[in-house]
Amino acid sequence: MPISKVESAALRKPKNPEKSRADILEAAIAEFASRGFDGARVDAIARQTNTARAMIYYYFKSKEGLYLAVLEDAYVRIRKAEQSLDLAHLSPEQAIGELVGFTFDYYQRHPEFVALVVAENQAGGRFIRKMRKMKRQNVSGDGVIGEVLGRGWRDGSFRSGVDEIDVHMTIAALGWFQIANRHTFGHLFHRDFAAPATVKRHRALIIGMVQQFLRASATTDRAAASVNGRSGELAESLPV
Amino acid sequence: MPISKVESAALRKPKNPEKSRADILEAAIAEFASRGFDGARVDAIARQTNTARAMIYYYFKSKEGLYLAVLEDAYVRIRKAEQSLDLAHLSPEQAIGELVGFTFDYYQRHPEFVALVVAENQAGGRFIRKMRKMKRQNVSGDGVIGEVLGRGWRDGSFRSGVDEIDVHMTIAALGWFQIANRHTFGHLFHRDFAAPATVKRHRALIIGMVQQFLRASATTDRAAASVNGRSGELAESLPV
Amino acid sequence: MPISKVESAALRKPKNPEKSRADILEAAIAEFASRGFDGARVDAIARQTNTARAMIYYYFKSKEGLYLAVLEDAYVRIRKAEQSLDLAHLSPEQAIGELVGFTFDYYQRHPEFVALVVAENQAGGRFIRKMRKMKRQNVSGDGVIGEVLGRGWRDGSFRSGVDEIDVHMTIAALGWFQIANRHTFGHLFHRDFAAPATVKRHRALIIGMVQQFLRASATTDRAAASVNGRSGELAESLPV
Amino acid sequence: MPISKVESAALRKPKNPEKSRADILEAAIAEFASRGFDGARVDAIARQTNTARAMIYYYFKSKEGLYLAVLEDAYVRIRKAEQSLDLAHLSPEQAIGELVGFTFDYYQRHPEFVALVVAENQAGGRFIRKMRKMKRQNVSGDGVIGEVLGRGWRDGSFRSGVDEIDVHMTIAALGWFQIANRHTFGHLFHRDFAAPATVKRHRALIIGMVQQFLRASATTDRAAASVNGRSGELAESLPV
DNA sequence: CATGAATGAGCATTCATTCAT
DNA sequence: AATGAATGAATGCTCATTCAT
Repeated sequence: MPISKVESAALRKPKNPEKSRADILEAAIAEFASRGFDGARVDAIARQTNTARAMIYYYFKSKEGLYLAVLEDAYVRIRKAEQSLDLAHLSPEQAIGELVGFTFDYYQRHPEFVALVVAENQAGGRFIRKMRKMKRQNVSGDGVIGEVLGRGWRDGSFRSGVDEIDVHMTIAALGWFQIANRHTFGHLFHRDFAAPATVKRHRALIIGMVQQFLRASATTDRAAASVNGRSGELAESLPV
Repeated sequence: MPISKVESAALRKPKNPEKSRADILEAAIAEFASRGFDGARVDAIARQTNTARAMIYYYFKSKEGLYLAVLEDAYVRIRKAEQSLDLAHLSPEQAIGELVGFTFDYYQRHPEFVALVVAENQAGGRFIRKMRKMKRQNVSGDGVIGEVLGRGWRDGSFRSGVDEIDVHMTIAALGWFQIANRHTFGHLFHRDFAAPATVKRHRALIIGMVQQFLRASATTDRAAASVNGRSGELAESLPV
Repeated sequence: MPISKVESAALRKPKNPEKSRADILEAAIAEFASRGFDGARVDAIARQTNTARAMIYYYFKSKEGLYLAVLEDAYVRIRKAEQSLDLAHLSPEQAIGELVGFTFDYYQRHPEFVALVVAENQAGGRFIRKMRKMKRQNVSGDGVIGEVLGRGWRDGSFRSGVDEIDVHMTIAALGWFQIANRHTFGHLFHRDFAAPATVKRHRALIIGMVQQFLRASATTDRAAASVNGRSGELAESLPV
Repeated sequence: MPISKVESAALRKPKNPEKSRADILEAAIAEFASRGFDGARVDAIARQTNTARAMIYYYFKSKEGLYLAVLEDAYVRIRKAEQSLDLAHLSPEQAIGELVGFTFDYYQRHPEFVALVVAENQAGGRFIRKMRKMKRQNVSGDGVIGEVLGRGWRDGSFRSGVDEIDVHMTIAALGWFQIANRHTFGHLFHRDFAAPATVKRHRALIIGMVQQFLRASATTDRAAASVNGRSGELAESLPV
């Protein structure tokens, strides 16, 4: 009876598997980001996707499997974004400014990335350790920061004696805090970290702070014509 | 046999309410810090305290009540610690260095404080909002940072045009990241953030960064010793 | 071996949602009837059904949800039973006797209905108030009692001046007591209310009592065959 | 040190034991009546009495012990009330009317008695069976009903062939229902059983019903000048 | 007498996961 | 590929009861 078969087929979801998987992943990002691993509910993800809970297990094997996919995806996305950065045509100081700005902007526009990394750290990093492949890709010597710092050292515009990864950390730290701690800090100091004026001021503050720190000391200083504004979407990012 | 009698009495039911409460609180700090609110298990806390689960409800009404007590206690402790700071006899630049160092050290020595604040932010700050009393105490006008900045502005050693709370945020951010994100960042960059040499280097780096940023540039700012106080916006130093 | 396969399949997971739901409901009726809402144990119901406790929540959301389904079902059942009554071919006096007898019998055969209603009253009726739909269905103008009384009034066989719902209450009350209070009353007066002879005697007693009460007195009422209907106040017969 | 001793004595509750016990009992009556045995909370009783929970165990040994005391007390009270009835000077019909009225009134004024008996029946009467003494006192041959019926039979005003305890049951049943089932019945039929007009009508209805039933049949009937009103507090009661 | 502290068993409910279809 | 039904192991919390003072 082809008719009844068609009917039952029509009653079921006509989705294609790729979309199903992607839908689940998207819902899972939001859920894990806003609730952490423990707080996240598999059922909540299923409900948002309008599929049965079992599908999650079908595609991702377990809650942990799903979480891992989410985490990996988060890092892949930021890596992709940073690849669009083109700093070669900028002076070292301009380039570092661009980099700080990009990092700041990425965290601002992707608080779910921040939240996921926070969650992973709260979990003691026990999941990220299971994602071997990622390691090398992030600490690659072809790091943009290293390249920029190298240029600055060579042309004498940057101070020496600082570690590349330390600088990286510094840039991440300064952009991170306002997102990660917005609720407590905002509450204690009556600040709305999402207010456009505040965001803009912080962006400039942070960029200036890093630039000034890297700038070669006063005596050796050259006319530091730093244009830091450009307020674009470009610059490298700093996976955390 | 008086000794055995004392022993058995001591082993059986200490009946020491203050100690019981304090024990539970201490165990709860560890549990909530390492697992967050959702991940924390009331039973785990009880087991560590060697008391019945019911005692937790006797003293704290609910898991949330306990969490609130823990959170409040965490802020009280850091507030107390900062009160031991004596910066009056130091130059503004020295004082700000001391402050940054203290903040850095506190986070290093009290990762549970960092973890608790992280957990609270992950919870969207929904608990801290229930602790009204704290607000004002943290944003007291007698903020240490404000005092130091004021001195620096007045004697011309600090640049003007920066917001007190923004500086506060900067100091916190730079000390925070290494603790809060040690697992992911450490894993991605193969860094052990707990290594004494690394800690020492970071400490110096951060202190220098803030000092250099605040330092008035030789040519311009030194003369412009102005009163920068957009009053009413002063803030204390450490809590996040 | 197809047989063993069928057997094991049948023994393991019947996967019969309707039966599962019905089983739970049936077990719940017994549990709530014999122990009341507070005394009833969700676990006891699950154990009797040979399913996991979670199934109860799957089908009924909560203990309260299950209780509500039980209560509603109890009223539905008695309503159905009374619909099988055919009083049209009987004289008013015979009809009222039939009605009293039916009520009496129903309580006798369904002590769980009595127990459930007792439980609900002990709960202050806080659950039944959540079942809006039922109200109107029970107080329908097509109440059997109203119809019989009307006939009796019209042909002068029944006394006037009595309220339909009051009569209803009287009938219910007389059948109710022996079931509802059998333990205390039976104990205090050394009576076994379940003894067939006693049941039979009570049945006759109650029927006679109501009939005699409604009977128009020889001298007065017989002539006053009036339409007594304070319309809008009619009521069905049994539910309590 | 007498002073400190006096002080500590002053800090403690200066209550006398009898009052403490009585207070607990009173609070327990309300608690058990409104919530049943399972639903009642020992803590709720303690809180209402402003004493420690332990006192309840000191005076009554256990929750069950307290419940038993409450139940026994309830029966003692109604027994006392019924002893104030003086029916000797009334005609049998008047006397029976008085009796029915008293029973009705007692239930109306002491819904907690009704509730307690309901609770006990819900518990399957498992507690009342532990109170041996009571039995005989309630089924005493000196029952008031028996005496009134006897007089009515002897003077020909009452029908014969009815059992004393059955009549007793009937009277109780008719007064009981409105209290015991007020929530469900009231809800289903939109009746407020507490409305003064309704209570008054029911009282008269019930009295009339019992009187008419007992009245010797029309042929043997004498001028039944029944004054049933008197609406007092007198007449025997019917423990349930 | 009286109290506050302490306990252990139990209870309603949730949740990640699996199975049959 | 997809679903609804089913499960078992927690989980936060309550409550009657006891103990030390």
